[in-house]
Amino acid sequence: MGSKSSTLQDVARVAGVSTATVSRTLSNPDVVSESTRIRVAQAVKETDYRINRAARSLRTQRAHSVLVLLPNLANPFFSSILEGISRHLSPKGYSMLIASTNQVQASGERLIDYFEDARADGMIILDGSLDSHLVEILENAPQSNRIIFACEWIDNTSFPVVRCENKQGTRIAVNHLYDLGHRKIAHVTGPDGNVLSHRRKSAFIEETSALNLDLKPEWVIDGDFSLAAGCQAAQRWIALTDRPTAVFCASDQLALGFMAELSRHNFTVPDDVSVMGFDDLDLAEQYIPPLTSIKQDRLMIGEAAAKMLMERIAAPHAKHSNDGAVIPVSLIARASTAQLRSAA
Amino acid sequence: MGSKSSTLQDVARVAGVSTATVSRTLSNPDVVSESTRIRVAQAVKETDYRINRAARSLRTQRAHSVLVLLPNLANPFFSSILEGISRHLSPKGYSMLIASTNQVQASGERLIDYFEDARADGMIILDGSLDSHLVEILENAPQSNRIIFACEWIDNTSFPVVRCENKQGTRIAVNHLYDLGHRKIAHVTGPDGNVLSHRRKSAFIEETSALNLDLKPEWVIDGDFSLAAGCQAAQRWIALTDRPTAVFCASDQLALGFMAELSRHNFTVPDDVSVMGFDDLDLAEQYIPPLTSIKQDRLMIGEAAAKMLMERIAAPHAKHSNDGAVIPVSLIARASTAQLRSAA
DNA sequence: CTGAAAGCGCTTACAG
DNA sequence: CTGAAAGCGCTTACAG
Repeated sequence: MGSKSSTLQDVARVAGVSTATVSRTLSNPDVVSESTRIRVAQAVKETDYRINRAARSLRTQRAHSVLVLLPNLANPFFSSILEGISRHLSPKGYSMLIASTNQVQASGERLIDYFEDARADGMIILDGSLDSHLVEILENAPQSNRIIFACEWIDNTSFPVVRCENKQGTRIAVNHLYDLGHRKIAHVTGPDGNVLSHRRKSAFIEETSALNLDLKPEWVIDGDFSLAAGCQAAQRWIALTDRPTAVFCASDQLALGFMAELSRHNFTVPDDVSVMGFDDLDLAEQYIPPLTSIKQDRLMIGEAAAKMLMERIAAPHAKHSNDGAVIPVSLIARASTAQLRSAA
Repeated sequence: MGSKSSTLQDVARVAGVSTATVSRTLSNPDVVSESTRIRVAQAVKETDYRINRAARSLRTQRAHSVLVLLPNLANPFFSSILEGISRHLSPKGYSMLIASTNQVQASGERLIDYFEDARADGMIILDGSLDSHLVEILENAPQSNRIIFACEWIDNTSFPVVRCENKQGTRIAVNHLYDLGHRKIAHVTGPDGNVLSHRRKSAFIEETSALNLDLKPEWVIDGDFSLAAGCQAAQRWIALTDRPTAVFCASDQLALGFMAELSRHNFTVPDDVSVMGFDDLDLAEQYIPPLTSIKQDRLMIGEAAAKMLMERIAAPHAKHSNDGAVIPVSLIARASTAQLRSAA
């Protein structure tokens, strides 16, 4: 059993060179002679050498891994984003560490410790509701330029953020419903205090106003992105005396919950009301009726975030713009929205 | 700007003891005197000391992290399992590394390298379709006793596995439909070659046979756990001349796709056919109609897997049973299944 | 182009 | 109960 892995020493011995030379050959082949390169390659193969990452990390002060912080691991919204991140990281030899805000807090860990104890070289944060005290610590950390936000973000901070076109998506949504003849449009919001909720809600108000639509206060229904909140919002809609003919939900989960609850009360979508969401989850297409939604390319958001972070890790002292990136959205029109029937 | 973190040396200096003593105090407080303990604690606080994990890893040959391998990051099925794993790992100071089989292969990485380059102390593998060559390498690795499977597994290997009661779940499902009066029951399977597919399918055949039900070959429809396969299966069902009155799908995604496609063809669930799934995804409850399913407690599967792995990491040379654990399932009856109407 | 040597920050026998 | 010292496996100025 070759139970213990071989080390640089072993390779050096087999190749008949110093460990320094082996190290150089591996990390910077151009700098050594061709004959050395060949002998080292041969010795590496012979000894089945794998670099010890702990040793390299200790020496270079680089962990070669990145922390991705999710608000909640159990939310399927994030899975494609992780896929996108991993797609960019993995070929570069970087590992992806995952944690959730819940978990971090429950275990008494500190986020900044991921930097301080040399576990991670950078962070991609997908939680825009981080405790402000925590955010302050991150902002003042020496590693603050290796933190970026994706999807969500924190207002009044200088972290770059990769996000989708929230305003534009909302505008497209409202106009889609408008073009179908709807003049009374409701909005179910995300959680209070969330940046996405806020963006989408204010864009909704702007756009309905620009279109000269009536907007009663009770047509803006508080939600929180979840299925359950969608159900509650449907109850609110049902209770209205003057019911909007269309509803734009700030997330697909909201919209699905909304439709499910309507169905339980024998309302039909889109006959009684057109419903649309935001995100275009896989399931939107398979729901009954299929849900009209604003598609966010979550894979692309993940990839863009990883790419931006890697650039910052590679050149920590370069001046980087803090603009981040904005990923386009698109309308996916399906059967949950339809032409307004002429009034009964 | 205390830009560079403090080290054990710093703590030792402040506390007026040796680094050895600081190290001992931190890892094994009982072994030092109380006065030392107090002085060190004070010095740690004063210097805001965090252990450098790379250094510890190099010295102890422990990475203090665990790799979780998913077949595919974008599948929402896994998110709760990750939550469960993290819940157990995080308080113990272990980090969770995530990779997907796709990604690992695409980047030319080798799975075993996670051990060999000291990135991970153990693995939780959620992919029962790993390449057999890869599996062989893992089996023969010196670290093979720190690998466990969860949910899925590989037949004829000795890795322990944490899984749900697949047979029992299937039995419950078939009996639920039987009790509702159904005598012609179809099954949509998971992917060919998958252990779960196989377990559920053979249990389905056994149980229908035990109940003396007729089972035509075309009533067992090949699928692959996905929404899309569910749609195709529905087309197959529609094309049957003698249609089963109930369908047990090997996953919720299959069942949702199945129902969606039926709806497009103007069939109604459960009036025209009762449909049930396996998994009890969050969405099952919100679908229209709400989906009857066999609930797997994925949080618990994750926690159990993490617990089992940590025991093995803590005592690598102890004799561990390779039995794994079986997590109970339960029937969640909802509106997608109903009493068989007396024949038309 | 290459090697000798120092050192990254810990832990752990060993000795007292 | 505590300290001096070695060493985990790398990388990187420095010197040649």
